[in-house]
Amino acid sequence: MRLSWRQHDHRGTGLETKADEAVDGGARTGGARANGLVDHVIDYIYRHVADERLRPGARLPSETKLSLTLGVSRPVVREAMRTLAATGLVEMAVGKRATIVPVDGEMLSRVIGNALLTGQADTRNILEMRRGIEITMVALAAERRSDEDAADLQGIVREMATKLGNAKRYAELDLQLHARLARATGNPLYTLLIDAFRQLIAASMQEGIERWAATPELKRVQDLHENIVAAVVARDPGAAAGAMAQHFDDALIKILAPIVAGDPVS
Amino acid sequence: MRLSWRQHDHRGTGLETKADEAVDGGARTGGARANGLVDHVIDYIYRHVADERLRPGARLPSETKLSLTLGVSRPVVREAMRTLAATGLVEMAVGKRATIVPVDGEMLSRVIGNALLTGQADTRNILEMRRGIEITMVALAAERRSDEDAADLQGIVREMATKLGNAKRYAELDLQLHARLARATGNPLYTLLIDAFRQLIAASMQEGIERWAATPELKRVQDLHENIVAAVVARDPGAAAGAMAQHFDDALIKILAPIVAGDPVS
DNA sequence: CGCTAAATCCTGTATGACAGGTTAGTAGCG
DNA sequence: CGCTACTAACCTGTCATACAGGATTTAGCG
Repeated sequence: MRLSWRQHDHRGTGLETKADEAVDGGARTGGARANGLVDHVIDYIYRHVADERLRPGARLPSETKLSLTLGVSRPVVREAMRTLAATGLVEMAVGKRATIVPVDGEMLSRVIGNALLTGQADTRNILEMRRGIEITMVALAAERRSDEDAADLQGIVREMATKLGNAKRYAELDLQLHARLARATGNPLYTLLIDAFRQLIAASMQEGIERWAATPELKRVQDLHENIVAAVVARDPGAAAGAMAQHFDDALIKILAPIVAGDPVS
Repeated sequence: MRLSWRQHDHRGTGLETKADEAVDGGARTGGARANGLVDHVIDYIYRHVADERLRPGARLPSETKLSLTLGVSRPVVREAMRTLAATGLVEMAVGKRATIVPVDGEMLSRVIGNALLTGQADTRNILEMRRGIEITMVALAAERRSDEDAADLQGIVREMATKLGNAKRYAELDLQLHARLARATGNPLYTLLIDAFRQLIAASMQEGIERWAATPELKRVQDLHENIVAAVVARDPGAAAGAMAQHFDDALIKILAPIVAGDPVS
């Protein structure tokens, strides 16, 4: 068996039995082999979260307690915790025990960001995928929007109409509009993805956005926004998808293309 | 400034200057504040990867060297490394230095898996999103497929036709078909997403898949597969999207629904 | 010049310690 | 008796050192 280290293990407390058992029975939230002790701890925590039905806000056992329970050193527990924090399951803070957190787009954007960073994808790929996802999303939103969704969306476009002169604020509202559409689908994963894209875009073309929101043709952009919301309110998925496609092709692709052209990695 | 620990720092080597500077100037692949030393190390590595244009296969400096360069302890470097490994940037292996790896769907599936695990999303959400993405994807594939793509796809469905009696093999080929379609889009992010979904599905409904592939109506499933490929070969995005939609509605949703119905968290 | 064996490098893990933030319990005050 | 302020216990962030054992490189031998 692989984990023959734990060499100078100074306490033969019998906890190893529990530990070894867990290594084999260890099925992560799916299937997982546990090579090192760290993976072992990760599996244990996953099971703990599943068994106890932990939800955002719930706190994990302290690092010391975990290390005692599992018979591993605290650094090992910490590495496991870091891994879980990196995938967005928990949040670490000094003095406080690790806490389960609501999912957000950050981790997703980090993963995709890695692909960018190492030249395995580029900004065009992201834009293209975002286009497809938002079109699908808005069609879903149109099918399922509640009255509250409709009211909020209309509120946002209405405010946008009054902010045509304020590029920064307009860009903010644009983000809000897309996020609200994601929420209207009733599928939290869309919110997750949209948020991830938002962070990616923000990271790689900050000024591009502002320049876009300062375009003289902003009136047409606003018209498209209004079309999108109108279609969603009318529960017309086809029209909503069409309007969103137009929005992307007309505004985003055209305006952002010059920035992409240069292909600068970072 | 936040990082006032480094309290009993026994070596005043002047490296802190470099370190402190990096904390502020530290823009991760986007924007990042560095609260703890670990984040600091992460930022440094991100910059290193970007500056050196590292690609999959390239090796990072050893942990010891990094700890010396940055004036932090090795555990801190290791925690940073774990974080990067968890987001899929590098791979750690015993005896070998951390290596940049090609992106794959695992990290993405882990993040989404966390949402499942903590009750922030369910299987239906995943299925729904997958449906939308695959439909968009197949339309793109139809627009852009190369002759090689076409040949490969046809090869796969042809083999599928001969494996209607072998559920396990048929399910494998199905996976392969979807992955090949993703590749035909020319957008690596689709490959990433499809792979992530594959792992999620595999994790949460292993037997469901096999049961599906053993359905007596497999002939109709095969017909739909052939329709999809035919449409892609014919470069007909609309038909391809339609066929994929039918594929999902007919086969997946219907067959997988019973499994989802129970709403068991884990 | 090629192959094997030893030296070196590097990761996985453990131990123990301490600074400083958090939390909860307790005691004192109104 | 209830509320507030203080203290003690708990917990995370980080450091230094040490050693087992896999990987790689080097050197020596055939």
